[in-house]
Amino acid sequence: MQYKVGTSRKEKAIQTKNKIYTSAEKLFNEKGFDAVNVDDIVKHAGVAKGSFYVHFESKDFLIATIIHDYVDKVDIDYKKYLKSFPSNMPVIDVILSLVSKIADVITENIGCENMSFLYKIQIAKDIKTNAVIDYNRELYKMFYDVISKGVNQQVFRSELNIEDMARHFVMAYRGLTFEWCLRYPEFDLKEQALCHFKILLNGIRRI
Amino acid sequence: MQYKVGTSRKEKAIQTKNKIYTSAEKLFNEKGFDAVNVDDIVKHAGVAKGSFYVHFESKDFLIATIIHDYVDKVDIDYKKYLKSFPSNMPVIDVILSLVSKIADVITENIGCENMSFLYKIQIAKDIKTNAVIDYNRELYKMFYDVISKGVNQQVFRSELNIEDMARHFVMAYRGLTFEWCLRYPEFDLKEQALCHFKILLNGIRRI
Amino acid sequence: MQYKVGTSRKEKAIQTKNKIYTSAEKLFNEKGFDAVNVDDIVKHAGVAKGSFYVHFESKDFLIATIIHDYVDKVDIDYKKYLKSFPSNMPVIDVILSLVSKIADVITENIGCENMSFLYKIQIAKDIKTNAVIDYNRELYKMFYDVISKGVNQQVFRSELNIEDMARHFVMAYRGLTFEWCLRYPEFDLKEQALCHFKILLNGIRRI
Amino acid sequence: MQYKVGTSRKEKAIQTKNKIYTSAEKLFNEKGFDAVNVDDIVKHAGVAKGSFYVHFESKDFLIATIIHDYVDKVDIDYKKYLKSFPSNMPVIDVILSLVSKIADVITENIGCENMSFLYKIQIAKDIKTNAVIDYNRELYKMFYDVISKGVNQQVFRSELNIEDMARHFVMAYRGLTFEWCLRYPEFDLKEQALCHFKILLNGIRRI
DNA sequence: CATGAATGAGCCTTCATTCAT
DNA sequence: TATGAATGAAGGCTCATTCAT
Repeated sequence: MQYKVGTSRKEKAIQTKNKIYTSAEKLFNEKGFDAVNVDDIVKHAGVAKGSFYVHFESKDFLIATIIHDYVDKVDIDYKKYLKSFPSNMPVIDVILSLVSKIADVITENIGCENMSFLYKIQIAKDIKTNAVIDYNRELYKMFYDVISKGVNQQVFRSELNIEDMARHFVMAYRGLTFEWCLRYPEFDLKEQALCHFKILLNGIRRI
Repeated sequence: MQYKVGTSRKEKAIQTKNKIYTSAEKLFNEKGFDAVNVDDIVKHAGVAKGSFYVHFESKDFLIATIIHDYVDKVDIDYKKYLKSFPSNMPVIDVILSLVSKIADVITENIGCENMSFLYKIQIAKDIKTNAVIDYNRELYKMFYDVISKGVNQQVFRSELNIEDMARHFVMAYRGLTFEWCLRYPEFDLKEQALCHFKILLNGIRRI
Repeated sequence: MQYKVGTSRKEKAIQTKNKIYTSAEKLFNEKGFDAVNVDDIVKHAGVAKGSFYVHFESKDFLIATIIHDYVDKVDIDYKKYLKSFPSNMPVIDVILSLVSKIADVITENIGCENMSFLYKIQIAKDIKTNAVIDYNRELYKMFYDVISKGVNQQVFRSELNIEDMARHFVMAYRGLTFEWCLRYPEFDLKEQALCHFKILLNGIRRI
Repeated sequence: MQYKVGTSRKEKAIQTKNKIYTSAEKLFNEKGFDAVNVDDIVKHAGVAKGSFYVHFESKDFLIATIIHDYVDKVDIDYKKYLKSFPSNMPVIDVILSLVSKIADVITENIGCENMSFLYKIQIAKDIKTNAVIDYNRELYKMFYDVISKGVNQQVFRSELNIEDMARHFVMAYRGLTFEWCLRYPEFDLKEQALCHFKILLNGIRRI
């Protein structure tokens, strides 16, 4: 009996925390960290100001938490996508499929606002955001694996430095995503990414 | 008593304005718009607070002015570089020379902080910054011209959409520059840019 | 399941109350009333915030309670010491023995922090602390009794106002104790008190 | 012309600062540091809240300033009183005159509230108040000089340690003054002090 | 033009207290 | 009794802007 009662209270507390968190997330994305104050957040969440400080140490701490969660959200395990492809699938097709998949994840799962948010954080170089810089480590690793495979299969030129290549792919994707953020919603990320990577792949292909 | 009667007053006023402007520019770059207040600016400039409002309508107005000037500063007229090359220079070499030149301009003339600043502004989507989005129009135009020439000379594949291609080049360069900002100073922009564009050029070359 | 059925509940409640009380006492002494909040107290006591208000009406009420208890603690019944001396003991010796005893009580039983605390309370003149002013009534009464005896025995001058004299002794002791608080731990209260009272006694002695 | 204008503005600023200072001083004495907020102070001073922070770094800084000034105010140069007496005036009379003078200074110049304030500060042992502990150094020196003279003239017993004696006098006066603060205004400081010191002097007199 | 004191709305944070479980 | 989430008034401090000199 105690258990259920306890759970109920804890659940309500979690709900309150979530209300505050999501309100803050939404407002920060809309207006930026500095333009949103704690009053805005609690008003939007429909709770008292004091409740904010029950659940979060400070506004800065909440910001840091949100940032951290963003990084985790963006840093998807792309390897599982990689493994879902048949092993005999041509490397070029694998990469293009992944490029397509990444575009889907970014456009549908993450969204333009969140990506903008992430770029804002990355470039801000605050104390809070040191951990953010490697947020797309997974992306890098995935590109590394598949390029490596392509080199082994003699699809790509053997003189390439695979690490460099993987990094160039990441950079290229960032350039595309940044543009997408700026030109949203006119810019079609998937289409442009595919086009861009076809050129890149063409550029490293063994002739 | 004044050294140069007539001009002296006006010159002093301009000096004051410049002191405020450059102080603000420096501090904004170092700490961001919100972390710098008018007091910081005037203290750094060594003038009185009131003088700020003699020369600038408001803090926001000064920010808008600075941003506008940044755009002008970054948006260099690359065409003059283009024209400096001999007309019979291979298109590939022209592009690589330009890529190299752009890296020089960015690393030496603009600098990491200023570029970060610009990215920050772009992604911020404030009212003040609407004009910023097209800041590298010139870069785009240059790439357009030279790719166009390459297509005409049948160096590049004819089925390419030149506009798209130029935009892809701009995006690629932004991806590289963003990475440079993040990994400054370890990341060698020129070297990486040349490597990256060799792949891209290889990718669009007629075989 | 409870070790002692029946008493266990009440005892636990008393334990909780005591934990809160002693935690509060400790923290108030260390940091002062205003610098300690209910959260600090319950955290230190290892109980929930709500428990505080189960046992104490309010923070102010707890403070008042603690102060009251302090007064009782400090206001020791010195008469029992007085009675422990042989009736034929010279008055001067009685007083000096008592002065010595008081120093022991203050240094060993009460302590520097508690005395400081008491002075702080006295001088604060809050509503809560009106009862504190007469905290050393017992000290006064003891001095009164023994000086009175000394006058009757013609050890002290007969023209003295005994009430005044007793009050002067109390004041002298307060001056000494205050100094002890300020110069703790270098200042030797007992030694200084004995020295001081020898002078005072010498000053009122019949020649 | 500039000079007068400048002076006028500076004077007004000083006036504002003084208004804030005296208001704070008054309110702090009446209610204590914690019970008075910046709003109270500026309302009493008749200025805007922002003006407070134009003239004082923080509330704590103002408190520290006030404390420091108190110390200076209390630490009167008693030596000039000492010198004003004829050199052949009996030492006992000199001391009693000084005791009387001190009572006048305390009751008339400093006042009960300020003395309470000082005791509060002394016993608080905050970081701010380390400098306060020796506030009555002058008092000590004066007693030292005059007791020394009395010993030389063989008015006081030669076996006395003059330093100790001076400290005892200071402590005695503090005990008296503390009592005066507590029992204000019924307690007659001058009368009681004279009575007290007559005993003390009698106690150290050569017989 | 230059100055800098004055302004007051606005922000982040604290904390004693309540109350449903 | 015990718990701890929720409350909201209050406080210290910031800062863009104004204006008299």
